[in-house]
Amino acid sequence: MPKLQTVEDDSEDSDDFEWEDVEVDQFDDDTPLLPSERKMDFDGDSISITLSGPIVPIPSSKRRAARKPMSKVEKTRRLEAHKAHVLCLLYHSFIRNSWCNDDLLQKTVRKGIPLTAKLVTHLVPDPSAIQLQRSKFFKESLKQILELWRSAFSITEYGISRPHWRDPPRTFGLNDVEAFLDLEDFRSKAKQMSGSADYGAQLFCALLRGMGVETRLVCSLQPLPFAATSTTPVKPPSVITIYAVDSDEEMDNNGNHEQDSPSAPRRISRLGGGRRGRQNATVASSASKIVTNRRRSVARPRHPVFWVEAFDEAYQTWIPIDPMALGNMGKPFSLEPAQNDPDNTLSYVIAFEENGVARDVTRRYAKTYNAKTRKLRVEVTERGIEWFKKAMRIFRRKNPLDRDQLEDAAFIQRDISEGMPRNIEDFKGHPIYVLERHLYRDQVIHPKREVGKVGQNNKVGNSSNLEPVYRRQDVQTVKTAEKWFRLGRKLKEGEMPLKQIKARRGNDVPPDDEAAMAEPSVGVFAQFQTEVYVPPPVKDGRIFKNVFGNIDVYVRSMIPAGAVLVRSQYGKQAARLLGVDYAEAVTGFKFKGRHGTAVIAGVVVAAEYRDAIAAVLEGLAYMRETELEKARLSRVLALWRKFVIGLRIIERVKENDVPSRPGPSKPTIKQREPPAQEVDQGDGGGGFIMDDEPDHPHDVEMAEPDTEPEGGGFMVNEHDDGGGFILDNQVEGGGFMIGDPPEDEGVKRDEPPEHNHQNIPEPTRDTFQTQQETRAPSVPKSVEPPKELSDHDDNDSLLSHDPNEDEEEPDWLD
DNA sequence: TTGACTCAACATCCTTTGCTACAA
DNA sequence: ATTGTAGCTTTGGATGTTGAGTCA
Repeated sequence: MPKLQTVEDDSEDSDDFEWEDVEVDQFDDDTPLLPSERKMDFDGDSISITLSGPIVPIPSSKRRAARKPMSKVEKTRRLEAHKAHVLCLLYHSFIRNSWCNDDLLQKTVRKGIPLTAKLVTHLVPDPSAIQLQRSKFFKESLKQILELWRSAFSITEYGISRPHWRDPPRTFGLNDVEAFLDLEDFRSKAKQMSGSADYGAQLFCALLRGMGVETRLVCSLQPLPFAATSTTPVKPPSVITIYAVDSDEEMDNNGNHEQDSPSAPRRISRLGGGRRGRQNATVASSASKIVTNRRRSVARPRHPVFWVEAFDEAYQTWIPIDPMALGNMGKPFSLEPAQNDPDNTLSYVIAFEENGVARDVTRRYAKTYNAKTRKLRVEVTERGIEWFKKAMRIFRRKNPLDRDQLEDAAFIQRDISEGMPRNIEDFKGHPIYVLERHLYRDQVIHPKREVGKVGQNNKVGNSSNLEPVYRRQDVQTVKTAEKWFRLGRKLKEGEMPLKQIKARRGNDVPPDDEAAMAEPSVGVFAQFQTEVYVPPPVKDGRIFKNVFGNIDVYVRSMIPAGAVLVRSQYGKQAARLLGVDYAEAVTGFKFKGRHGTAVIAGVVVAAEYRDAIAAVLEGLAYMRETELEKARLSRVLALWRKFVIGLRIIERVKENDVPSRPGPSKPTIKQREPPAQEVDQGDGGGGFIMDDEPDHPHDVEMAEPDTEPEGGGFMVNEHDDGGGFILDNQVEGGGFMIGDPPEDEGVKRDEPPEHNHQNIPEPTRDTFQTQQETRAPSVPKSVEPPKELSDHDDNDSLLSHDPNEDEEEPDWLD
């Protein structure tokens, strides 16, 4: 390494140290170190080491400088932003969808289109006509309305477009993006028959609904991506497509627009080069600012964000109609933009029905949903499936209709017909197919059923390069026998490991050890090779113990038959008192220092002693309480004693007081804090014997019960700030602990807060647990990996997860 | 132009039943 | 002399991910 880093060893914040910020480029990377620079100096407190060795050509640092992977914090931030954005967009679409139901709006829109009577009647055909006929009329009418719509509505505003991280600052502000304040605003602008492409699609939806067609408003959500941005720099979107024309001109060109391929504007701008585009952009902005009566025109988007689906009642199918971008009908795949399209991406397509019910219809539009689209959605993130389900729950239909089931079946059909990915990269994380090379260490394909082959760039010609493809469902997660035991399972008899993996041993093996040289490996097994571990049952009240003299209770099923787990730190004491056999229950491990240490959650005893143990625990708790009370009492008495002695001393001092000399004023109970030093130095205080607690002399001298009619001064009430005895809680042995709850006094908290379950003094309903416990058995018969076990949390917010489940305390103990 | 491959730099996971010194 | 417990230390290597560069 040619670079030098000088880092102060600040052990306090070393974790937070921003290594990226260390300035290391003090040397030109291309300049090798001179021999004179390569040395080691020891000078006083500082050691400076300069690297030595042969001067080798230093690789360019460009690679390193350019590389900057996302940090975990950034990843989390992006995922949160993505989720928040998805929710906002869902709500946005929901609102727009509900606006489309407005009668007034529907009438307004209808006035803007020259509809013929025939069109209207054909759109909602006579139900008595034959199926084919009805469907044909319906589609033809839709097509004509679509044509009419495209010539009537002009695009003059920007709608929603794909956002990017690290976007250059937008060249236009919020005022340049279409926005509606409310339904009234939305309604009133409908008369103009112009606006963004999004608005156009929404009005088109309103038009169809107004004509009695069951219509969904479909939105392709454009959220901020959560994945790392692609390395190709993204051009500022849309800027080069802005141009200014008269609205008349726009009308003249309308016909051309219709026939133009949707990519025409982009193609022109590309051919024209950036300069021309930018000039146009300038014209656009200045024109829209200065000439207010001129309407700016915005190029037709290449792909829509909003479109509609009309329900073909005859065939019970939804027909996609894109009224604004492509102007086509029934061609769902055409609506998906290219993966690298900077203006639009297809990741979540949500269809809203008139009644607000929404369904995720992405599969209809995504050509490669499983291979590519899925990777853009939260579903690929941890617990993302649940999150999205939850986000969509409020739009769900209570009782699914037949047509919903038909649609679902069509989506499943789509999954099947999508087929295998055509490149190796897309197999990574594919939900249906898998390649052996992408397996993790703890995964194995079993049985090995090959379902196809894939080659580099899908070149089937060279058979030597072909790689077998397997089904994801045949991928088994494998674990060592020890790991399975931690999940309460043991190997079935005679099972052979499916795979040998390198053992991950601790670093305590000496490097020169012979055994360490030979690569240690360990056999791993799949779940089907294991069965639930049944611990030896209680026999004559005795508990079977392991080699460590305790019992492993990692899951509930590991509590032996006829036994109970007593979850109390005093369980051991109780069992000893009763003289019954017990075993300490190890429920997990804690990593403190270098070693993992067993976590003891209580004891396991025979079930027949349950009541006895409970009674003893209760008795112990009572005894502890009594002891505490006793301790408190003796402390109080000691304090009183001190107090009385103090009073006597004061009495004596007063008797010997010389009247001519001004002594210290009498302290009263109302003078809360007479400065200790002053009292000490008071020269009239002869005979005042200092307490053995020099830090708090005032606890003796401050009160004079004579001034209080009841002779009080011991204000036990913790809310009473005026009390005479205000002692620091930190005073050791100082006595009157007002702030502390009495039951905590004297109880030594020998466990950190996360283990406070061990401090529960009283036996509760949950103190006793048995294998047969019917209440919420969190360990199913077939034990899943813990990941799945914890997939139960439905109550957390849509925007934040429960960040840290306590690993040391198993779920089932809660 | 696309995708496979390699390399490098991180980030994360895995570990899984002490030991010692000292105070009470 | 015995017993109980606070404090120690936090590794470090393997695996997995990501981005850039190269090449076919």
